[in-house]
Amino acid sequence: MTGYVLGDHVGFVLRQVTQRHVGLFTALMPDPITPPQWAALITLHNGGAVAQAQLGRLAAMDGATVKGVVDRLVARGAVQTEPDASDGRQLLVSLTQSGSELVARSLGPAIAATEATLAPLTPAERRTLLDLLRRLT
Amino acid sequence: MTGYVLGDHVGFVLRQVTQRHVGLFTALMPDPITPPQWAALITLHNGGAVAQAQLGRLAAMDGATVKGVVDRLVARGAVQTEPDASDGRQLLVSLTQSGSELVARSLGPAIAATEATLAPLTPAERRTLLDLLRRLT
DNA sequence: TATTGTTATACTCTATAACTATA
DNA sequence: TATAGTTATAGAGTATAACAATA
Repeated sequence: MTGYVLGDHVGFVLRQVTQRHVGLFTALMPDPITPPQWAALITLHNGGAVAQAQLGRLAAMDGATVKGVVDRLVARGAVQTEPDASDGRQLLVSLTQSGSELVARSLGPAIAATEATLAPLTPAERRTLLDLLRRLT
Repeated sequence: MTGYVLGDHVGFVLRQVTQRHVGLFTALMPDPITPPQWAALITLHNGGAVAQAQLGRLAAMDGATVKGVVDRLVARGAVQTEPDASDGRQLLVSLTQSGSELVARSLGPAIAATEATLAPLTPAERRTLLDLLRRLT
């Protein structure tokens, strides 16, 4: 007996809550979109075309991760890339028409996934949880 | 403008907090052990030999995931497996001597990783956060 | 037969390191 | 030198299907 109880450690509980949330998100979204893919799509929807590395910073993905996510979204026809004429290092990423339509029909379900995840909590508790989590980023 | 702000949605913030926690965990642990591997090791340390599927339930992993984690821990020499003589379907998993030593020297750092992750919060806030998160599992 | 557990396969996300190209 | 992007490698999580053993 070590006294080390998994459920008392934030890392383990974070993983469990993430498992539940991803399950709800997957079930509710109308297209087979993952949470990181959705973060990229909504960032492009709100901010227009951005360089791939900047997209990664805004959506909390490092270079290798955002590359894979963008590649899969390009293969799906949701985003497109083009070199930045004013900076040869940058690759501009933007939504296609199909990607814009995907975002439009996914906004409601994405909000519903957040609501379903937080369903066990009161509105005040949800605000407290978000405030505390944001201080740990 | 959609009004959909990533930082207001629990899934996105959970992903960011998990990123930070895993970074701290990786930096502090003395061996290259991941959080799921640690969950398996501490479960075996506290509970002794258990069937692989039961280990998965206790450490929050499904059958396919726990198989991969156990395989990597066997390759590392930290755990061993043997058929259960009383139930031919089950594969008993247990710590090796080397695995027990690994757990012994990792307990302090694992606690330090939790402490470092929660460092921005007061003790009362930490209890609140854990309570709220546990209600979302 | 129905249930439980294990195995195999495939896809996605994450991170690090090494490398190339451009500013 | 610093930044952007690509590639390779590794581990983890998830889902599905197929298989074996037991009740």
